[in-house]
Amino acid sequence: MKLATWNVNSVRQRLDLVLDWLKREQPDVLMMQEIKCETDQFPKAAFEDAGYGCAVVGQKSYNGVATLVRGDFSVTTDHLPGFSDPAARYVEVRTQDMVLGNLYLPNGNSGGEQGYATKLEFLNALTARARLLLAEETDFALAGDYNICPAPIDCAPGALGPEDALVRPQSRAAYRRLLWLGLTDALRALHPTGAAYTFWDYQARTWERDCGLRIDHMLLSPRLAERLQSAEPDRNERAMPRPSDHVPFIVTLKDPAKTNA
DNA sequence: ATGACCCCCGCAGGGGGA
Repeated sequence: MKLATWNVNSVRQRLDLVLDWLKREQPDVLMMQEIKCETDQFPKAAFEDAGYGCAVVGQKSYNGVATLVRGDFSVTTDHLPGFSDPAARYVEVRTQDMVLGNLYLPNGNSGGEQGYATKLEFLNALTARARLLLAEETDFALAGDYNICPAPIDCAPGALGPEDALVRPQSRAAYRRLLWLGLTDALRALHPTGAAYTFWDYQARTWERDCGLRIDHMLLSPRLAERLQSAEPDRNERAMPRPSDHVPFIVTLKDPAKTNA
């Protein structure tokens, strides 16, 4: 099974790029963030023609998430329970006996201290969601743009200042609290060391200098983690004409193990 | 140099992003 997450930075600007990528990569699921359109403006027909069903939570101008799924699925929630902000930042589906949460965390650098507090509130609600799914023994993945560099290796030297909301100790501690529940960071499970950036700012030629960040992540519940086969950012997409500033992050899982009881 | 990129709305330039 092939799962991907991609902050596309406007699905309407990136439609042809995403369709080409889907045709080439053939994922079973693509979780997109920052679609930047209202739900009824989402180019649903184009994705359906490509063989995908769509779970869309949009809003005007900003934010917005959409999950593309091949085959049967249902939407389990169109918002993150326990997070009161109305921004379109979470959609969750059930497919192939697993729950897939698609999330776009607040950046936390705008809106002053309240803006940063909202980021931590989202992380608290996400942690509660993970705890609930673990208690139910549901297999699940939580994927998307976390807007957190979990460790120093995930931020290129000089890319961000020490006070930036993406690297602040409280942001990193909140990310670790998710892991401590028993979740697995798919990228680091297979690539414990080294840079694995998923984002390069449009400004200051950061792509040419490989001055990037790892901020797009997929966390796996225990049984899914046992099936983990590969986890790779698709750097090719950053070199395309008119790219998103984020690249797709692709995770493949082995088929569920046959019962050997 | 109040620079520099890109997208949004909507028609000028301000907000947001990371």
